[in-house]
Amino acid sequence: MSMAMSMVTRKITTTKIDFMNKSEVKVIGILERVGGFASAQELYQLLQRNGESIGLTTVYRSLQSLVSDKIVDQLRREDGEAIYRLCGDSHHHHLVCKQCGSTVEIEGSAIERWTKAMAEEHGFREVGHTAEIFGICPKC
Amino acid sequence: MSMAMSMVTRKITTTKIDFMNKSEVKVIGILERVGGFASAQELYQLLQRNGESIGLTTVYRSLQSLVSDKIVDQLRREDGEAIYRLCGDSHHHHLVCKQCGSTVEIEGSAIERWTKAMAEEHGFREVGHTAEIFGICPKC
DNA sequence: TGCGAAAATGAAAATCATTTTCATTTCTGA
DNA sequence: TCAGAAATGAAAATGATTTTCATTTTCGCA
Repeated sequence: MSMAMSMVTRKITTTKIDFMNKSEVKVIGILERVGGFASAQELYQLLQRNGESIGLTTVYRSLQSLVSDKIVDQLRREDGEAIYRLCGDSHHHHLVCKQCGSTVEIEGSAIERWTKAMAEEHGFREVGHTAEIFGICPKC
Repeated sequence: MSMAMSMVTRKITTTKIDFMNKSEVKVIGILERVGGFASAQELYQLLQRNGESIGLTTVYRSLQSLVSDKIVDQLRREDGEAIYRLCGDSHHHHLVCKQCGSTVEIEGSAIERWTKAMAEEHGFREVGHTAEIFGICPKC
């Protein structure tokens, strides 16, 4: 399966594509190939090896844009480097292994309720939240 | 209560103290005052303001050492900066206004339980978590 | 008590991911 | 076709963290 093909697939299954430029499409393409988390630097290297013409700056910019459009998830490795992956559409949280970096998507309805309760108690509006759990997975 | 006093308290209530040098004791002292998470840079500033003579390099080294001795917890802010706190501190979370930046400390026992439950369900050990709520405060 | 090895210290330089700047190129719509 | 807007990327800047290395302090022991 070519990357071009997967891009076409995405094109007809999302509406977001209309707001994406070439670079963002390239980044999505490589993220699809990777099929998990990768850092900006890694994605840049992979794109280079694939013969894509794209600068590191543009990779960073595209990722930022995709993250703020909720198309890509961003979290942090233990060394602080940001890692990215295509996100599923449902809102979820992550259980991340500090050792090997493997992640499990977890359910967070308790968090949603906590957020609402706390926001209400303090009169906050338009609330969102972040929540991640870090630990050491069974394998490690 | 002076910091010196709290250090003495710690001295007689832990065994780890025997393996600590002066700098590590200073760092622990300031972490006790902070009572929650702080970055290395922040801790360094606080120590300076307290008139302690300690270099930034040493703050980093002490923190590394304390982390590897399991005396201090390390996690990452969303921007990738490392933050530290004394292990076993009961910690709190923040309700942050997107507009004016004001923050309210909130209780998070629901989160603690959620963390434990999720970790257990997936067999994770040594878990920590981050959780913040963002919204617009009553004033804004 | 004094000596020498080992540990601790911190200033400065190095590292490395990420962001900013800015000049150039590409796109777009009238 | 043309002007303004958006995109691009090389190079410089930034900022946290680590490394280097020369100096100081601590500590065991003769």
